[in-house]
Amino acid sequence: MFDPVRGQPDFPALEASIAAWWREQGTYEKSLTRRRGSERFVFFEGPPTANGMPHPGHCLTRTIKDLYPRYRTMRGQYCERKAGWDTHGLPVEVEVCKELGIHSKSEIEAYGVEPFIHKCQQSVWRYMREWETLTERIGFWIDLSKAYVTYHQSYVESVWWALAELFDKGLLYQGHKIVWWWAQGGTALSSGEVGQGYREVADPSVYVAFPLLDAGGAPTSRSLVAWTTTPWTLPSNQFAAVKADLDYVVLREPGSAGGPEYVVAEPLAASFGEKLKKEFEVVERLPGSALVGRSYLPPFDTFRPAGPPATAPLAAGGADASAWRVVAADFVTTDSGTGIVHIAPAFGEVDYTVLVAEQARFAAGKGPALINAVAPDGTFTDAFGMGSGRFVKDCDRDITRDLRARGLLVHQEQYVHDYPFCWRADSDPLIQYPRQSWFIRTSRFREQMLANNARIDWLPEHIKDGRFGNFLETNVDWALSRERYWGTPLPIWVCEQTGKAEAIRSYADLLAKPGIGGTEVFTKAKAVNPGLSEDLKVHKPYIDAVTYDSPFAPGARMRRVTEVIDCWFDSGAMPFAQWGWPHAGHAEFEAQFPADFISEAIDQTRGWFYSQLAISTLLFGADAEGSRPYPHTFKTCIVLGHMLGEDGQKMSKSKRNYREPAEIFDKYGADALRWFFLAGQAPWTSIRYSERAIKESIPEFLLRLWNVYSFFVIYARIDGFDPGAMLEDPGMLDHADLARGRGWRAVADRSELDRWMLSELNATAAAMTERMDAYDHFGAAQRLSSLVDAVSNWFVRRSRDRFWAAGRADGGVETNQEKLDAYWTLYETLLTIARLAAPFTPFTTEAIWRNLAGAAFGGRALESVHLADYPTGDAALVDHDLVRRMAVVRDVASLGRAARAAEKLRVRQPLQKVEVILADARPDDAAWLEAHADLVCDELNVKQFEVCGEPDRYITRAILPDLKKLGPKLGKDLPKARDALAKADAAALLAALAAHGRAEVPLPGGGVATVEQDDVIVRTTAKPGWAAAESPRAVVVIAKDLTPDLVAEGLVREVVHAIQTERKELDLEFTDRIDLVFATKSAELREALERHRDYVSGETLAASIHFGTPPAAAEPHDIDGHPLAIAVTKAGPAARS
RNA sequence: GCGCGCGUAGCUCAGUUGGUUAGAGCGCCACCCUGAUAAGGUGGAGGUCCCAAGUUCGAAUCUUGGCGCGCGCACCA
Repeated sequence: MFDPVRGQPDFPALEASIAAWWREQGTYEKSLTRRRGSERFVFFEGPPTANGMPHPGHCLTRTIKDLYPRYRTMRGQYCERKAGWDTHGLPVEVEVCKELGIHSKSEIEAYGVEPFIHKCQQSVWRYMREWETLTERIGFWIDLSKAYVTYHQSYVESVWWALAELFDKGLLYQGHKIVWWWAQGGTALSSGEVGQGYREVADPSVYVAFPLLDAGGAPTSRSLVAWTTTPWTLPSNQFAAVKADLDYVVLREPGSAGGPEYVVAEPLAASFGEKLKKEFEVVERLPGSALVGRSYLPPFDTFRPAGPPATAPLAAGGADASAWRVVAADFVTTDSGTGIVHIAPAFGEVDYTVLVAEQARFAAGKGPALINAVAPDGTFTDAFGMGSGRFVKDCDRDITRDLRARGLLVHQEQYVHDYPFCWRADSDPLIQYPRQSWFIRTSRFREQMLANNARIDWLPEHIKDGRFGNFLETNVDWALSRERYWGTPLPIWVCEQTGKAEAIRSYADLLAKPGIGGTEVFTKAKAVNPGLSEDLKVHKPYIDAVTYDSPFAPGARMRRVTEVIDCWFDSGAMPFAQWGWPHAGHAEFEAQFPADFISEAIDQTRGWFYSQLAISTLLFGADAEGSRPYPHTFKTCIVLGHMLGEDGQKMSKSKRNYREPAEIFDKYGADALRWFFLAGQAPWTSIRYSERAIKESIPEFLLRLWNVYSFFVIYARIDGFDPGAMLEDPGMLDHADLARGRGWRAVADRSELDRWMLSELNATAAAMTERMDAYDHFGAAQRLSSLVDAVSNWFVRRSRDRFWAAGRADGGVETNQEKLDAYWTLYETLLTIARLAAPFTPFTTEAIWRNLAGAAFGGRALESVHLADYPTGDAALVDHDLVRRMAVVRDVASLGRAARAAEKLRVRQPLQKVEVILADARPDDAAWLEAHADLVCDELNVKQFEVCGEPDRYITRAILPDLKKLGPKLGKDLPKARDALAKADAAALLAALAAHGRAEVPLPGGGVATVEQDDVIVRTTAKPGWAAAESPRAVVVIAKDLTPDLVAEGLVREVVHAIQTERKELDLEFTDRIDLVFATKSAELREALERHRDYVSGETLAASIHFGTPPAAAEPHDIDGHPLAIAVTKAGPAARS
């Protein structure tokens, strides 16, 4: 027998008990065991970092990540879910630095790399418990016990293998490049990291004069004007660039002959004058090519000796000034500035290319060396005395002040633009800086990455060619190395003598090297501190101590380079590194690659989505030995929108514009949150996280489902409907299994309502399966929601009489078969809905299942809904005609109510008749509808219902073209045809169509259009004067005239209503009988009550009804203008009707 | 600057290949039910589909150009 159900569920408490039960039962493991050997559904967990608190956005990803594996498991696939944690990198180091109150690398070195690394390793797990709690609380089924961890030795060794492969193929190289440099942190960042740190700032924007030199090397009064937003790069100026085929002008203030002259690009001359608020006259006009080769005086003499420009020999013979000379460059534009570009090769990528090109012009070794007045820590070196030892950006003001004092500052303003800051230390601006760095040659694989991408199923689709495709198109080599401490060490050992390098694939490979030494450093540390994790032996500083004999030079040693790698490479290697592949886990890797499904938020386009695709394409792509077919590493990816706070702004802790997930769980429960995410909006829209919206998602689905379930259990217990006693072997509790139940009748034998319910149920299951297979959970959720609405607001509502009828529902001698049918139908419906909804709201559905299947069968049935098969719908049980007709009935009922409301005739007032005119019904629908008159009468409280025989009394018909059909046929004649149809005699036309299936309509401008029956739509409109309501499907007309009999009945129903209210106020049990005393001065009301005495006593369980003088306490009422005093008192013993 | 997405009722959002009366939930107003009851149901009001031009017989939907919001990219010197 079913357990009793609380009418008011406490979802959070319920969920806690379900979660505990899953844990005790090992339900997740059972769901896997059950599917072992089946086709796999491969899911990859993008590793979150556990050293930050989880927030609502993580709840969304975890919900989506849970939904599809659950669904696929129920569909019969085997879906392992291995958790993972991202543990390396800057986020961890920065967190530890904050804790230690330090910032710079020198401070870390002073603290000691070894203890620093220990701190990092501990810090990784700082919020572990919060993450585990969240994961379980939201019902994300994933195996945390076997989680992969990026700092574990086996993981690091897999990454080493990947890097060694790339190194051996020449795809991992060391380059001298201009990189985005985090000076305070002393490391370069990848473009992905840089991109995360852009912020709008106002920088100084300065226009600086570079005086041109005359032939003798002396400054003239004519100056180039260069523009920069980074004044601190001026001391390192090396060239000025112009566009050769662009026109330049020399400007001078009128009447100031001999005064300063400025050279700017002609198209920018006007805006230049406006900025300076000065009128200039053009002294001379010359092409950029005429400027090329001229020498100028740099703004600072940091690196320039006094006197004429120094020259150096050119490769092609002759000599040229080696620096501070005008060069031609194509990248010069007239978008902004002056058309003359200040070139500081140390601090810009294009600037650097200018230097490289110049160096090539000069004789070998004689070309210009890189000028750089800035140290790696971001401070000026002693070469630039004014700023020596100070952070360069802090010197901008002093530099401009100095330029102004020397008359070189032509103009200054503020320039607002986006500038990158360190993504973890957001007050540190990044600078471009020349640096030796390790790169992966990804740009060479652009086409292959695009080919791989083309095969991926992206949701939403536009990601493929939009954001992600664009990102791949503009691919640059991956700046891999980090001059930091806590990360996967770059497994490259270099010969101290020859500089030749080799890559190491595993720790065992390393130990096998000849003359290995230094491993004792870790052993000793471990002896001192036995708790030291073995995994740290592949980390700094221990790994740095390991050296071996060089194969390149006798007697020399091989030492590891100092760098660690970008932690995004770690996560991108996860598809194989999670198994320790290729050193271990062959079977697992082969079975679990590539992923069928992954999902993360949109910020991962250049994070995890990219790192997986890049690594995989390089290692396993078309060019690779043993290449694998695209797509890999994932086939389908749902890209989630970013979550916004309550105010529609970005979520931010400081603004407190969102509720902590824990609060939501405690107040509303995880299923409420999940339903809000899954059914609220398409997953890729940016979701507004709103407590109110979460709360409101409960009644719409969870509570409605629960109420039906609770209704079912209450009456099943009363009527003895106990499937456990009626069905020996529950099987899967499918339709076919239930058919073995005692008293079960074939659907064809059941009432129409039952057949309708099962039709809707099976049609919905089929539609949901189709949606879910297409990864459209939003569409599926909408179907599910309207199914639950159909059960609650039509099936249960229309079946109440059967549930409350006399007789039992246990299949025994006292059984009322109609009632039993209703129970079997609702039981099957609820069981099926529980399964359909299980992936969406796993807790509530489990609670329902455990009672309907679990308690009912005392353990003989499947213990968990998540072990069941997902219902895919049985087409044989779907009666499409019935579904359509029932929709018409519901429409008619709704129109009837609308017509009543318009006439202010409340439903309690019985009416004589309602008539319906169907707009475009199939012929037999009308007959069907008339056969269901009692249903309509009941819903609308009328005596009589019919499909109108003479519709012309009530309505006019208009014939409209079916534009979708006639449009293509008639084209430009369509408006004429529409006019013609509007003017035509509708009745005659309809008759012609009915008779011949087609009709000819003369067009206004001449000509004739042939119209077939299917080309037109008939619209019916109620004529004025009738109480009617219309929809596209039907017009409903109600008889608004009231006879005295009807009025009397209406009065009586008002009285019954008053009595029922009174019963409720007296807190009577619904089986309590009452005694009634009425007193009224209205003869009409008294007569009505007398006449309908039986009805009153039946409805209110009145044992006696008297007229007379009621006790003083009797409630006075006004019944439609008739005074009435009613006394209600409790009568004899209870008895259910 | 370039690119991507979004802009529909007071609020949060749907709207399937262009088609006749643009939908839902919440809120609001009115009503119903009182044997799922601190629930439930029905009806109603409420919309220049951001603006403009274009394509088309027909545009919320397609094109172009604006405006606003969000995000991404980076040769912003």
